[in-house]
Amino acid sequence: MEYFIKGNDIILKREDLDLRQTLDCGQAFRWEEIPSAYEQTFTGYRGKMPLTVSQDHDRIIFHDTSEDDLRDIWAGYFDLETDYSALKERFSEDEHLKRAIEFAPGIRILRQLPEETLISFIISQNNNIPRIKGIINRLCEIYGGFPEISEMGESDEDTLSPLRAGFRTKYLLDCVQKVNSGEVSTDSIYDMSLEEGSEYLKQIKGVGEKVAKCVLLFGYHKMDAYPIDVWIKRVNEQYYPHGLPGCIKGFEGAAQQYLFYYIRSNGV
DNA sequence: TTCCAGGCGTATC
DNA sequence: GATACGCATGGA
Repeated sequence: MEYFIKGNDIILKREDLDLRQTLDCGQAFRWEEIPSAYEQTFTGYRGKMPLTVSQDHDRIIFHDTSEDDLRDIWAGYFDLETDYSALKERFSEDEHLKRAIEFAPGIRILRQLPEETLISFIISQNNNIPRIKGIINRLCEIYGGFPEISEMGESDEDTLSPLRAGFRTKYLLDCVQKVNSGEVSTDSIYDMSLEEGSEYLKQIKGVGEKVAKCVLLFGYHKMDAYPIDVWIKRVNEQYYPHGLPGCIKGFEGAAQQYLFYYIRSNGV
């Protein structure tokens, strides 16, 4: 990976990455765009690790970050080693995907922390994105950053009541209990197939097919996961009544995210 | 006031 | 296995 250092910034050139499209397309909930002298600047977290990152054209600027953290943490997080150009070329065989990719060519699938993704998408069910962000922000205020599930062992209805998460609180508590008891091992899922991982995660109350697929895609980078929410359900009905196009095979999750962002922005 | 939001658990057939 | 319904909360 080529980059150069200027003061406290590490700068790299990267096509196929648009911060706004990637960080604000509904896969992550803890990034906020802030005013700056750059075209875009976002501040956010991976777990408890903060980052401020900017973009001007194809220049990505990591602020106040060490080279070690860039290589060990953020390059993976932003999936910088994956060739999205090749992926998009394949996807463009399909007219609907071609249009979605032209609309937002800078979406990438982040590699988020599995437990952060699991908690976040349990909260996401039957909920809207601004409110999901609010609940997660309040969770992070309680724990001084996004908690490891092991840190939540003492939590109960009362300690989580400030979240105002509604009926999802009991699902969070079941998740905490099962992970901390070892009944669910989040590490073991890396080695599972899509269907194995999905069935395994669905042991947790509040984790159904859709949430499981989101966790597998955004937390474990299982790119063949294709989470079907209310929006993608409309996509399938309108665009793909006879099945998904063959050109997305193996990377259904990335295709899903281009389609999700497009349809939410433009309608079916 | 009613409807909806990156769904899921439960009951019922 | 399919379908209907309730669910906490808050914004439109």
